[in-house]
Amino acid sequence: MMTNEATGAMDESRTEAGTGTLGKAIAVLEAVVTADGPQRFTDILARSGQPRGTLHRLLSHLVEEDLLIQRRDLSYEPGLRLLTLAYRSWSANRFRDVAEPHLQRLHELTGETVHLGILRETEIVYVDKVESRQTVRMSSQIGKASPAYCTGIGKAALSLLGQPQLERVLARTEFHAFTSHTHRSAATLLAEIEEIRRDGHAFDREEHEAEIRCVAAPISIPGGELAAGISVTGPAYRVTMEQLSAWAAPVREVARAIGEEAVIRLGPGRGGP
Amino acid sequence: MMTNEATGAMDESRTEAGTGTLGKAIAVLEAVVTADGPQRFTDILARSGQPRGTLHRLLSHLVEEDLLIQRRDLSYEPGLRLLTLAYRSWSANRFRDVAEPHLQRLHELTGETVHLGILRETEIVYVDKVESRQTVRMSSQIGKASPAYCTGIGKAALSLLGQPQLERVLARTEFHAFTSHTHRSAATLLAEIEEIRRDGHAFDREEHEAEIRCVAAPISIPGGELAAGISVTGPAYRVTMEQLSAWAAPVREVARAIGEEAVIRLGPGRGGP
DNA sequence: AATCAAGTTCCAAATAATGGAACTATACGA
DNA sequence: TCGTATAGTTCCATTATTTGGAACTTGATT
Repeated sequence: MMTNEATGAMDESRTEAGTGTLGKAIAVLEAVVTADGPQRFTDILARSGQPRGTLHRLLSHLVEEDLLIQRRDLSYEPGLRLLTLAYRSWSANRFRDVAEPHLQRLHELTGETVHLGILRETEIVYVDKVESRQTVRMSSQIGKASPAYCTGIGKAALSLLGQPQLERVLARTEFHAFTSHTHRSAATLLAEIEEIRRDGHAFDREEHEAEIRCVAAPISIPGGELAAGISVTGPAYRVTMEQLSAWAAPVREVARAIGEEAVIRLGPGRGGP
Repeated sequence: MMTNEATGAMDESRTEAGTGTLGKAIAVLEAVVTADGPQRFTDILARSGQPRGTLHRLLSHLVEEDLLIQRRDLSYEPGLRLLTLAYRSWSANRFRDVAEPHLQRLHELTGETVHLGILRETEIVYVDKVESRQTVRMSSQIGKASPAYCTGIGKAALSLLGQPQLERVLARTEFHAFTSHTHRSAATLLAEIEEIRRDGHAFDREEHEAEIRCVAAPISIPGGELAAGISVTGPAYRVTMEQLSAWAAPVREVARAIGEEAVIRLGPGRGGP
């Protein structure tokens, strides 16, 4: 018989080894943080692929920094330092700060959930959210990453990229069929991105989650060369495609307003090359 | 004349240099994350106290890991990786998961804001929060750290520590007088902690913020040797000390229930020495 | 008591970090 | 326009840390 959770963890995707000393440490940290329960030394050994001696030292350092906690039964869990660091970086995020009242405004107009997300590699990271009734909890999605190719904000953000950069991202994208509407290859996605560039807005037609639709518009963040976007999301039974189409114009308008205010308040950074 | 923000940053508290390679990297990360705006190389140089060459390399590594972003104008900002890591560690936090329905229950009983916090060194880190009307935003406090000596949960958690451990924490505490009710030295605090140990609950009598009171009770987290607590908080005009005293019993009861369920569901870890 | 698995420690070789100083690029002022 | 100050970057010999296989300790199980 094997250990309680070891059997299930055997074939899980290994966290790819980061380069450099810091990279390795963060990779190990991520391996522990992305696992669902406390991880024993052997679990992490399998997930991280590091040699025993090396891993042991890395873990001690992470514990020393309170990025991990070691329990009395020797298993490792995320420490509190991560939460504190994230709190500070989130609450001091100037772009989010600029966007917030606009998101509020859009929520009041539509009555549905409004998201703000930033593109990071092939994923969209949700940075803020406004909704009326907190179904689960308000913050439950902040920091969450979803694939870009099957979400409204993701596709909107992708539409901001130059063609070579876009193709590089799509080459690294794995097209997982979440629903029957999910894009299955780069070909159809590229065609849709053409449309998004023309229209200035993107739809998620139940591509990531069944019964969930949204309309989104892109925003480029000045100074950081970042691609972002906002969306209005709702359940399919309540939000028809006609409704979403009607919201497209205000969503574009709010996105434009955020972008404009961001340029003024955050500065465009030094110009191009 | 000096740089825009350099003058103000000169006398700011320097992030104390972490030990080891990872420690230094995280210390630099923290220096950037705790600053309020984008930090230029020279700003970080002053804040971190690292030599130029070393700092430059550390920053490149942090940018490589997407823990920091470098803007086009060369200044540094927190990257998205931190938020994603924190999201995962928060949403997978089993203790929070156990506590959540209990917090909800306590909120329904009192109608006021309920907090869950964990002691970390001399500070309380807020890990969860339940409130009805999101005045600012629900998640705005998650990950926030406040001094233990002047908050309800903080004092409750301190009361769980053994005397030598407690004295070590207090020795490192700086007693800042936030209001006229704030403890000014370890002496009065120690006396109050005696009472808290006896009563099983703690009050914050406008010690951290004026016009804000709370009643709290301690919980010890099994397996991790952590001290935690919950509290019910409200504005002084609405929540009298009599009201708080009346809530003390239910707060203790909910804390007990969380602790009990945590032992069952999370396991006590291997026993003491 | 013997066996096995999990976790920890050890240490010489390989690698990365260190940090002062020289260098380059950009902004500023005359 | 040309110097001059300031900010940011690169260099490299020295020093410290990391590396990782293997031996060792611990503690549970039979």
